[in-house]
Amino acid sequence: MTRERSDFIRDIIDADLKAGIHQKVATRFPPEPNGYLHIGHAKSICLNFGLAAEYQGTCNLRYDDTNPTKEDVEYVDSIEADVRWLGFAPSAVLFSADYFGRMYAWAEALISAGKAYVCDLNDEEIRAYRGTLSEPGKPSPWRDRSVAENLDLFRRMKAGEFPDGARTLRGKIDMASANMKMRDPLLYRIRHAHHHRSGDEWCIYPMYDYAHPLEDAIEGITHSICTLEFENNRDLYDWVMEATGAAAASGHARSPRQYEFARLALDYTVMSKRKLLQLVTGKHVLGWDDPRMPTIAGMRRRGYSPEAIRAFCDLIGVAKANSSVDIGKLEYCVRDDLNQTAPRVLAVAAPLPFEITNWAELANVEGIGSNSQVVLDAPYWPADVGKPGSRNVAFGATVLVDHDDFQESPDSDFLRLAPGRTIRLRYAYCVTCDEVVKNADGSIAKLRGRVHPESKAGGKVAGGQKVWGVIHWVDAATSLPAELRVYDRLFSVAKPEEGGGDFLANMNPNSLTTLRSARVEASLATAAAGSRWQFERTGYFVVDIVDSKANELVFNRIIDLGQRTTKVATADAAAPTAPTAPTKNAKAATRPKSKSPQEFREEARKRDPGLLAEFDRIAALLGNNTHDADLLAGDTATAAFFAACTAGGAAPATTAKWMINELPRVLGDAELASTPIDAARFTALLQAIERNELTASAGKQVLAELARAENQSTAFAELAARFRTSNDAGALDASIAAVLAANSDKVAQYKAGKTGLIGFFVGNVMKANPGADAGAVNKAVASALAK
RNA sequence: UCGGGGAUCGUCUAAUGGCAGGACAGGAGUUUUUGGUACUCCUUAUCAAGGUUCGAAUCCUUGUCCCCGAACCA
Repeated sequence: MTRERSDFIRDIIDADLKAGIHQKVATRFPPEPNGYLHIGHAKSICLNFGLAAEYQGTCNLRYDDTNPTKEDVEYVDSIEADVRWLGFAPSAVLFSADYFGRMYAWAEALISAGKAYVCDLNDEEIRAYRGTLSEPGKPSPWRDRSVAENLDLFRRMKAGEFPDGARTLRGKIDMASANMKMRDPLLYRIRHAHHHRSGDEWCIYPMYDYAHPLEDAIEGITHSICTLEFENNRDLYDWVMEATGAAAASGHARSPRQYEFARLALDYTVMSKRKLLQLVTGKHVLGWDDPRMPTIAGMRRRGYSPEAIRAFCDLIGVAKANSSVDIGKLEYCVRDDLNQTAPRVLAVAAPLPFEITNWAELANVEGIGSNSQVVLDAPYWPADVGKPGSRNVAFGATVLVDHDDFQESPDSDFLRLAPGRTIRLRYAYCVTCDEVVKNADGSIAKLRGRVHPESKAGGKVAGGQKVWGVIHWVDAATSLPAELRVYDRLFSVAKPEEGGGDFLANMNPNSLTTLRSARVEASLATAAAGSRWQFERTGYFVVDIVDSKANELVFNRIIDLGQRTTKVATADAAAPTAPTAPTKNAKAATRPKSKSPQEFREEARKRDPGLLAEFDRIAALLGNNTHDADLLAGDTATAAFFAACTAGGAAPATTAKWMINELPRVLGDAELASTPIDAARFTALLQAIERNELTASAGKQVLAELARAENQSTAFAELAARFRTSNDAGALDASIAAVLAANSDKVAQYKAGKTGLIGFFVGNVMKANPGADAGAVNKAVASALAK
């Protein structure tokens, strides 16, 4: 499959598919219906549904509604609407609540298997028994109840005999686990509450950590993708999967696996549901769909298209590093989309009348009455977009231009209207400003000037005078009044949540500007709610889907055109995005310091005199290299392995080097004992290297082969023969020549100075000659290239 | 008894020991009846120090910094 994107999730799926672990991909998007979806959810939606589409798999929309006290049907409805609006069709729309029966049955099975128990501790006691990050917990006094008693109690919990909080069902795992999530986690709690879907059928509800893996298992999810903060929950996810056998019981050959990616953070906004809710309930915004909100509903009303949002999600990628995306990337995607999809029309935000003094002359030329307007044909699209379509615009004796397009004493970089200047009115005529009429207070009331009839539709001005530019306008008589709502960022700082203060204090007081005296061209009278337009030179606007009416037009500004208007403005934009001082996380500061691996090894030797003696012996053997000795004598298995290799005849220095640098690489997270590599084969490898039968790079490849379980039976000698050092200079030269010939473009680049390419050539030669000495190849390639 | 993750241009993200690539932002220019678009060119990065290797962003060691975890939330 060819695809333009690559990320670690897709890599995992590719590998799973290739290895035959899965034949199909099944994902899910599992929101809790306790709020509106936001752009962060869009990232997850695009990932999960996008994966399903790319791999011809499925993606369910599943409501993770296991907590009746926080959830609501209003949210359920909005979530599905938002997902569909974004352009995705769920393979199925499902509810965790519908699985409560099966989850309950598995809980009873867990109890019967001695893997879960009913605990009578209250919440405070549970917390106390759980221990802390650096101290183990202690077992609940109720941990060893009999299966019969647990079953009885659990059934009575379900039957409603106990009040909220009286008892819980807990997994019997390990109160001393380093992972707090595994210290006998709560599986069920009592909640006498009405559930938006299951009503009053249940008074015990499963916890996320118990419910989620079961939901995935029931639905046959293959890749359960969530955000980074659930990394600690993965062990528990796997425990539930294993302990219940839910996947197999649901008819699925493989258990789902959980993978975590970094959630989206965006500059100049907040993304937590709690804070978003706070904005809504505190009336800091007009609602969940306020166009300034980062919610899907807000962006929809703002005029962002689903395509733009999906493009943004593609643009930012998927990775495991916490990051905060520049809001400019979203704005880029929105503009990029709108440029191709929004027809151009004329609108004036702050009208300034321009009276045409020679209107009679124009009327005569155009052959119309002095009280009517010239009708001009204006294309909806610029030539570079190249789409068909146009509309009529009227041009009368008075036109309205934008206040911003006139300066009485123009700045040096101001390219628009000023007294005495001639300018083109878009799609119409050139006009010259002859007179500025002022109000009593000195403000500008209107402009007066001449139109140049011969300049219609691109014609030159007869006098040959300079035309300063092109500005937008509307006809005074036929244009329509409209309200323009201009939005800016909701927060005035890039990271409103940082700094420890109240994030609300960072709100931008000017995030909404309402322009009530705007005028738009008459053709917009019939513009559909939600339709998007470019008001030329002003920005992109959408007809508000809530407030706009036929004779009371309301437009939301989607985004400006991104014009770098003046030098001053650019300097402003480039100005310090306030180097945000790395704020100290109070929580992190209270975290206890953990031991380094080095300290662990040292302590191991303190406990074990035998290991300490080994350390001294190895250090002496390596010429008092205590650094290496520390690594080799940090645990008994490693020390024994080293001892066995050297006793078997391998040189201590070589053994140390390979054990320290190369062995961990092929081992990965696995323990030495659990791999097919034993001391005998490793020793044989080291000796072959010492005898120059294997080069260093060949040795590494042999080691990698050795580490693969399926090669357990492969004789070392066979591998060694495959990679044996060869000194066939003739073959090598031919191989080098072939590589250079096949990459003549790179050879040219190399000769032009891109010397880093040497590695590319050597790598290719090495692939063809596994036994060659890379050092020699390097020299040979260099000299071949020098010719 | 602390454990689990992470760190690559200003920003986001590629490069599974072999060319540090792309996009956004920024700069310069060309085109343009939008100070838009398009096109061309340019600037800019592997957290630090050691080690292994012919060759390290990638493997090893030590350190630094950041995030997550002790809800009957998800």
